[in-house]
Amino acid sequence: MKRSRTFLPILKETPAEAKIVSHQLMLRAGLIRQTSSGIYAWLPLGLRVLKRIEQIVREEMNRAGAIEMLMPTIQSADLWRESGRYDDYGKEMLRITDRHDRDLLYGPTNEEMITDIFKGFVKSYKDLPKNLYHIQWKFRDEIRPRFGVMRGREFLMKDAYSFDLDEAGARASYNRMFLAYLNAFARMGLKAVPMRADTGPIGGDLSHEFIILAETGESAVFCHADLVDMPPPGLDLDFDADLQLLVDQRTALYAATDEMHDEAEFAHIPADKQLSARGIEVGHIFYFGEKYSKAMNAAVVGPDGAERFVHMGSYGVGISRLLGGIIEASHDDNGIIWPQSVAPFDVGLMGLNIDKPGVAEACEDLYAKLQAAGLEVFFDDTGERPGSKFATCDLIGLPWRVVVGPKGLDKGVVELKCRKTGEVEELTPEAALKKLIQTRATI
RNA sequence: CGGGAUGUAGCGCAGCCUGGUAGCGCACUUGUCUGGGGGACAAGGGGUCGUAGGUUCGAAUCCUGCCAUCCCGACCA
Repeated sequence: MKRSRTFLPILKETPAEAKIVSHQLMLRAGLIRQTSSGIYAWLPLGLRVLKRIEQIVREEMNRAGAIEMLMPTIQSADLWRESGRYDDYGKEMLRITDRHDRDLLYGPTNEEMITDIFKGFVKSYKDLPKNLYHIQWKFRDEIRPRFGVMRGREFLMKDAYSFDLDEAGARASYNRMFLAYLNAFARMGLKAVPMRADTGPIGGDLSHEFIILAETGESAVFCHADLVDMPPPGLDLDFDADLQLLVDQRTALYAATDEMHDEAEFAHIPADKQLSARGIEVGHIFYFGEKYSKAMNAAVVGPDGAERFVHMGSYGVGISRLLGGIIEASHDDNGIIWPQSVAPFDVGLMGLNIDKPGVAEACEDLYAKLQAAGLEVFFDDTGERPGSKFATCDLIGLPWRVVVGPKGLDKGVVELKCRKTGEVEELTPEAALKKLIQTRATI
């Protein structure tokens, strides 16, 4: 993508309303634009990142055996009256009336709808287990939206719903999601710690929040320090195997959010391993048994011919929130530092003194070759001064930067800089191309 | 919803107290010089001062209502 052709509204100054660094950088780097309190337009650069995060989550869901579908944002109030949540959910739910005066709502979550769809088709234990998910916009009319996309009212969420014949099956489904989440977050360069969590209004008796540690996190969290650096299960995990042991390894050590915190238990951790910090919740998984299947009569016939309610779980990932979370975890004074797996572009290419002989040609040549190799390239082909181009490239956080200038060209080299380490190398254009192709292959 | 604050050009702000031609920096346009870390100079363009009333000869400025946005708290992917 050439900068001259895209839409990248960079801000030099920090908008006054943004208080935390991720929000400030998202506005400054032209990722989002607020349109109402807690509601954002996704600008081209932000959308690219959103799509990449979404795709990682999608791939890890699919790998774990979940099936993608898409449910609407608008739901009928009747469904929610069936589960009893229409009155329970309170003002957080945005209620709408259509032209026939029918009560509708903008979905804050989809348990009712998926249960309704499921029960219409699945009647036998032979069709179980099933895990259905979608990635769709949600609306929750938060009392106080804040921190940009971290607590917006409209947000993109992946929500998965599992259906099993019994509790043992449901726990196996739960375990698959538990481990798939760890893989997904790791692919985004995040260290997410699963923590025992309150089940909240959804109900049930088994729940974990996935927390990334950040000073600006909304909740206080307490855990054993070893959990932070525990490696993810890995993409070669066999999701058909019994995963209980792997889950147990990751739940044996103490980890809890403040509402579940037990000071006495925490005190048993060796003092040098007691980690008390703040965290951002990026995922939340629940097992809630028959809560919805009973209320909405979602039953299947078992092998013995007897009908029984299915056991369900739900599994959410805040896709749009993850942008904020990743930036909180990965930035410096100059701007965002995207992990390459979610970066809007793999590499920023710029020509200095672009009207000097050979510079524009060398840029175009490299631009074409990088793209032909499958890399996403942000080519700053504008007449901006060098300092301005450098600052922009740092701000938007592209993992690699290639600088083509007349001085280097005289020596037959271009400059390759790593955003994260700051390391600079002078390479021939061919060698730079080769190295960049390698980095793309390893993510 | 309780407490606190703010609305003046795309962004950041001054002006308001003490009413009298709406200003500064960045950004934008044009030109010249520049050209490896957010350039310099010159000349320009852009604002019903959130909104509706009120007071006044006269309101960005004083008063009242409303709206919007933000901060602290309780709630949440």
